[in-house]
Amino acid sequence: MKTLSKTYSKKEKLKSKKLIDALFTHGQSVSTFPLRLVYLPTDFKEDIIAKTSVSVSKRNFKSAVDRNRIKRLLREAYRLNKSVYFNNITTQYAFMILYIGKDKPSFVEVETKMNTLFEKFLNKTSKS
RNA sequence: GAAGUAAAUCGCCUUAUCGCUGUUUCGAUUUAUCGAGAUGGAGGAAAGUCCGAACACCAUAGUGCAACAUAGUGGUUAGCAGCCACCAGCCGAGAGGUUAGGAAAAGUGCAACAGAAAGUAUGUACAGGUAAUGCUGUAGUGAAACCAGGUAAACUCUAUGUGGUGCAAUGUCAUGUAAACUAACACUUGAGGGCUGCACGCUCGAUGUUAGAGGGUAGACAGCUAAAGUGUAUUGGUAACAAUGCAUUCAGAUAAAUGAUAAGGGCUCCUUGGAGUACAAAAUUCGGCUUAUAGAUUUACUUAGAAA
Repeated sequence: MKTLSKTYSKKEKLKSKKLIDALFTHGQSVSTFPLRLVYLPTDFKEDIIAKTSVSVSKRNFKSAVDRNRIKRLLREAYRLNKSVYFNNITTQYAFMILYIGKDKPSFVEVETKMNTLFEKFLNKTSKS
């Protein structure tokens, strides 16, 4: 298996509305405040491990600028660290990362939380 | 210089590493993907969605009523409720600011305080007059007292204008099994639907046969960015603006790109190190308006009082 690069291109984004609906109705979740990960094992035609999307509630952040900023931080933290998370995984997954906090975070906070979040996820999936 | 008035402009920068997205060139092959290079990638308000248009569809947009909008005069424009000039009212010492600035002799309504009373009222004092009576005058209140006036961001009247729905419009393609849709023919003369809030009017229309064809998949492509473009100069015009010449191509994403991190530098404030660096992110496209904005710059003009 080739090592994953630090890219996050169109293919790796979760886009289909159908899939997102399925994710929220059938998916399971783990959370580490202020993050929550919803996941569902899925089959893709493309040769990738995961399709991922991020979301920030409009209720907690009224300004579009703030929402954009947080989404970019989430994406960046995911992009830089996903090669670590997916080294030993063979199943394909759909992911949705939600930001459920109410304060604007810094990048370091997001990154450490993201790491603990995916550790939790790996523990949970390997047990079952 | 200080205080102010008006107009205009800018609204953080650089480097490194790792990324996102459009276009294009080259090279691979699995023929729609990958790799490499080049190059473009948020705003002055992109915002609110308040006006005006372009564009698309619905009867090429019908008639009447209702409803809504506008309101000094002239100009400007594709158009506007915008903008410019002038006049008038009001505010300011001034530079200037500001105004829903048509009509009160068509009618209805409303009116603080004062006052007996703002109209189906006539009190008090004095005077006059009568058979008798607010019958008449004066005083008093008030902006206004059977004589009218004020108010139309009150109804109303006048003049002018307005069809509806919005790019999730709309068109094409792929997939392709219906009772939904389309066309033709036949039969029903009318339940119901569409066109605007209502009425008229127009139109489709229950069933059967044949043919086409599809619900869903918020699939793909077009619409989608070269335009009432932008910059600049000259000419005309008090100005808004117009004409002409030259130069230039400047985001097109779609659960939605335009970034993240690190280092350094600007600028502002307190003091030797910190803090702050606003408001706010395209979503079919333009022209306006309104609102939010840390801070910085330029130009023109004014200065009564106070201080020097």
